[in-house]
Amino acid sequence: MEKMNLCPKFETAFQLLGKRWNGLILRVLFQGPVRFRDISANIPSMSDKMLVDRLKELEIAGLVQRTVFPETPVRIEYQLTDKGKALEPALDEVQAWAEQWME
Amino acid sequence: MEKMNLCPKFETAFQLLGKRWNGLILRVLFQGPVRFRDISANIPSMSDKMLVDRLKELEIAGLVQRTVFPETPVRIEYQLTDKGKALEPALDEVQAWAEQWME
DNA sequence: GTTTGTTGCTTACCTTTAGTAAGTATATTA
DNA sequence: TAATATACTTACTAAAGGTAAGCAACAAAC
Repeated sequence: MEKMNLCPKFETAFQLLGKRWNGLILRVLFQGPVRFRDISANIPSMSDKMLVDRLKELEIAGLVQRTVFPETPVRIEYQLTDKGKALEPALDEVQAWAEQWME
Repeated sequence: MEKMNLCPKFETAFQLLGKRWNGLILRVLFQGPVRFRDISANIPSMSDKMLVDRLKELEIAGLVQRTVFPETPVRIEYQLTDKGKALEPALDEVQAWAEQWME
């Protein structure tokens, strides 16, 4: 078989996107800036702890920006960066595949 | 925030695609029928055990077909089903994103 | 006729990650 | 005073991932 050149970018990307919950979290974020409870309400099977962990990872990876509004109670908004927004076509393709082929 | 309808197909799809190694394995399978060692040689950081586990899952999910040729030593070929092949546009989009935005 | 090689796995073991349930700090409302 | 809300933490257990070795079936080499 022909030896293909390994693509570390693709591998890294898939380890990020492929990590459980990240696809679903990103899909919620495509709606625009949202708050912690908005995300968790849309993904009821995910625990708060997982959401905290994933949002931190996505922020470090540069896909998500976190903004604090020092009101009471505190309001925190999560929104996609340009890098995060650029993922929309890819996730749309996954969704199209899921609708056609799953079940 | 507007309540979005949960999409279990999308969730299931992403739990499958998002699971570690699956994206990379599928990318190798897009080349055509391949053998166990072809895949493992292309993904050197993955252990045999993980590859066995993932190929079984992908077969059960209907994305991969396994064919045994009873030669000596035995030859086993893995290839994508139509459902598996239909994923190519989605993975291409992920790859395009990775090349533009990673690092 | 015992060793070596090849293939596609298993098995045992240990570590890392995921998941569950409860709790925290801050402040407003009843 | 107690309840409510937000966005997390913490402690714990279960599940998944990762490592290294071994296995069964032959064939060919020595």
